[in-house]
Parts: sequence; C-alpha cells; structure tokens
Amino acid sequence: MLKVYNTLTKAKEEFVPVEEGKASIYCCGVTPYNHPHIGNARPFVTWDVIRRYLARKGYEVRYVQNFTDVDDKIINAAKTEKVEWSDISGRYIKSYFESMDALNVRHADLYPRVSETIPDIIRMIETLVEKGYAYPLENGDVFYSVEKFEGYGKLSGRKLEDMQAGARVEVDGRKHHPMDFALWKAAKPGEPFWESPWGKGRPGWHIECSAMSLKYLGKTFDFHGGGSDLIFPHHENEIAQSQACIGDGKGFARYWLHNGFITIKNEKMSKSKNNFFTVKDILKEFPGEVVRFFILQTHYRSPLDFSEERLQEAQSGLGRLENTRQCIAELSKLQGQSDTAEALAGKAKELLDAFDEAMDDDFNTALAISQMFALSKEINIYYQEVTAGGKDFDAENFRAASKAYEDMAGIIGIFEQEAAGEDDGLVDKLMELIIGIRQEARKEKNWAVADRIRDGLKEAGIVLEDSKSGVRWKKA
RNA sequence: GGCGACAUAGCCAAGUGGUAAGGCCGAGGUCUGCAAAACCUUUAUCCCCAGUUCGAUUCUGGGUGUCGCCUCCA
Repeated sequence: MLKVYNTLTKAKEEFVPVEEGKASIYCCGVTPYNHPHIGNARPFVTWDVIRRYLARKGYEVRYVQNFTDVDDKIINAAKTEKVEWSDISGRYIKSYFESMDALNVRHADLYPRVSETIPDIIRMIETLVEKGYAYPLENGDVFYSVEKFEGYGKLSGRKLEDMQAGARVEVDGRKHHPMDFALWKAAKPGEPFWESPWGKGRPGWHIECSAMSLKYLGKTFDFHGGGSDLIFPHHENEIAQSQACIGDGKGFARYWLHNGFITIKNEKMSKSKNNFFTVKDILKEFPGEVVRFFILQTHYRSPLDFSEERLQEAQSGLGRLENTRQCIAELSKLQGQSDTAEALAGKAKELLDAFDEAMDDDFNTALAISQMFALSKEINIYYQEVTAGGKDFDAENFRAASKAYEDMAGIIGIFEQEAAGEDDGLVDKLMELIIGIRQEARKEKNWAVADRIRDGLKEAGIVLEDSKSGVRWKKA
C-alpha cells in the first residue's frame, strides 16, 4: 500500500487515485531565466522517480510540468541583454532539458507554457471576478481577494491575521487586503502584453498553474509537487484560485508533496543568495548519474547539503553498484542449469519486496537504495562462487536475481547512460589485443611489462582489473 | 514577531515503544606476482532535562542548537 506525506494534512496518507488505475501529477516547473542549479533539479529528479514507481505499481501516469516563460525576471534579463523575452526563455528551456536529460529525468507528458495558455488564464480570471473573488483596478491590474476565500492559509498552516501582523512594509494601498495578490498585471511600457477585458497586460505568477492544471488535468487530480518554498504563497494561492473557480470550494490537487532544499554549508541554495551550482557546471566534474544518485540517497523531504565531498561519496557508492552490474553482464553470457542460485533468487525476491516497501513509504529512496546495495552484495558473492569457486552456474535463477537488480536500477534511474559513447568495436578490439599481450607477459612473469601496460592504460583513463576469470577493463 | 522542520557513529543517512539499515572514509584479514575489485571482521549508551511506560533513540512537556517560510525563489 502506497503512502504519501501530504502537506495539506501534515500526515502520511494512503494514496487513493481520483480515477482508478491512473495517477495525475502537476509539478511546478522553472522560470527559465538562468541555467538550472542543482537545487532546482531536486524536485524534478524526485518526481521522475515517483512517476517511475507509480508506473511500476501499474498506474497510468500523466505528468504535467509548466514553464513560466513570461515573468519579471525574464523580462529584465531580456532588457539587460537587449533581446526578446522569448529569446531568454527559449535559451534556458533548452538548457533545462540538457541538464535534466543528463540526470536521466524522463520528459513530462506535457510542458505547457504561460505564453501559450493566456486565453485559459484570462477565462479563469474572468470567472473569479464574476464570482466576486477578484477585483480589477482602474489601471488594469486584477487582484485576488484573499478574505473572500474561506480556506486561505490551510496549506501553509497560517492565519490571515498572523500574516497581516507579520507582513513587511510593502503596503499597496489599492489592495483590499495586504495579502491580496495579482492575477493580472497591466502592461508597462516595453513589456510583453496580451489583450484582455482589463486592457493590455500579462498574468500574475500564481494563476498560470491553476489554469494549466485545470486545462490539462481537470478539476481534481492526484499529485501536486514542488519545492517547499512554494507552499506559501504560490501553492496557497493556487488553491484559493482553483477552488474558488471550480466552485465547490473543493477539488484541485489531493496530495501535496514538497521536497526539501538543497543547501550549501547548511544554507538554502538560491539564485538570490548567489550560492548556487548549476547542473551544467557540476556535470563537468561528475557524471549525471552520480548527481542523481547523490540526490536520491536522501529522503526527498529532508534537507540535503551539497558539497564536492558528498558528490565524491556518491560516486564511490554508485561505483560499487556499477561493479555488480559488470558481474551480471559477465555471468549473463554463461549457460548452466544447476540449482546453485536458488537461494540467490529467493534473496533477490525478498530484497525487491523490501525495496518496494521502502518506496511505498512516501518514496523512501534512501532506504530503497540500501536494499539495492544488499542485493549487490549477494550477487557479488555468487559471482565469486561461480568464477573463482568453480561452482556450477544456474542461468534461470540468476536471471531472476539480476532482473530484480535491474528493476531497482530502473526505478532509481541509474545505469541508463553507458550506451552514450558507442564506438564501432575498435576500442574493444584494441583492448583485446593489448590485454592479450599483457597476459602473455604475465604468464612469463614479466611483471615490468605487465605493470607498464596497466599503468599506461590507467593514465589513458582505462582501468584494468585482474581476476581469476579473466581481465576486466573499464573507462575510469 | 507569527508559523514550521530538523538534531542518530569520523562523514553522509534510514529507522523502530523492547538497547540501532545502508553508503563513504579508516583499521585488520581472505584472494592476488603486485594492484584493483570483491568478500569477511571491526567503529554509536540515537542533543540536554523532566514525564508517561515494565521498558524511549522512538510518545509528551521544557530547554539548547541549526535551518526554512512569512518578499522572487525548486
């Protein structure tokens, strides 16, 4: 039974889909005005795993993630660079995909953009005005009236009075309430604008997600996600807009999942603090899978402190898992009908169950990964028994065990990139030749030559490992 | 000021009312020409105080510390 922690109720709840056998997800995407940093990447890696796991559980998943491609920051960046706003958003949407592809993040089913959803947004604002939840001003701005919405503050657990008391200076006298927020912003000179019943303007930040989720997922859908800094005001406002618009004060997302931040020296990584590392830059030092593994070794709701040391640790751990994958590849070439792997297959089944159980508990990837390490060990032992211990091979049961291992890897989303550097077999042939020569040297106990070859290859980025069953090589 | 989260070994990190998974690093060992990999062994009175309980790291209250949201932010 899948349980998820719902920010709305502050409790783990059993997941019951709106529509049986289906799972709909809306995750707030990025405002493309810069390259995504690793903190930005966390929710997308997290949701990538969640959707993979939901699919594994048999749900037909529909995953929607927006791009806020019209926004102050984009407009400002465009002004600074003296280019069109769409040049900025286009450039960084491209960058977004490059970074996420490197992290093995599968694409959403749909990536709606604000600029392509304007009519739906306007329609929604109209409805809100008609219903009395929103009020237009003379200059063409439209605000949402938070006092009109009864449940305002439910998600973030705060009361309107408290917010008022703690509100900072700001004070826009035209608002009915200090917490009222813009649904539509009247155009300023030089800004992109669209025609609307209130004149030329553009949407406020929050309304887009309400409009897009309604358009593509319907009035009620299953999951809504994002970083926990979006809880207030963004998600709170989404609820106010959507539920007011839908009409019954209900509907909208059922399960709100929020991921913790990535920090640096214990402080939130953010563009405004300028303490961020872009995925793009990190990828110069570490493979994307390592970054992904690093993120998933901690539960998604916990804070995660970023540093090069942490990344190196993740790389070492992932290396262990990859080593087992090599063992699997070698053994898979063998034939055999003994029953020597029955225990292994049984253990693998157990560990896969434990893996699923961990994932069922609010997507506990950290615990799930530990099951994968356990299976890794079991497979390594069997590998040694067969290759060095002379044990007969048991293809059928071994396949069951390796399948479990691959299943786990498929959820975590690792081992998906090795095909990237495909070559025409030339390297393989050269390596075969070199290793053959070295083996002859070793046979003659010519250690000087053998070591020279190994050291030389290491310098070239290829690691040789001698074992009883032969010589293994891999690119470092 | 309001609201909330977290505090577990050298580091990272799960977890449970009955004395604690896993990973990284370190030490010793097996294997090996050496090395690597792998495997085995080894490293914690779970922030402090009080309470509930036969029993708390796990529940309750208080304290301390760290962080976050309340302004754009994943």
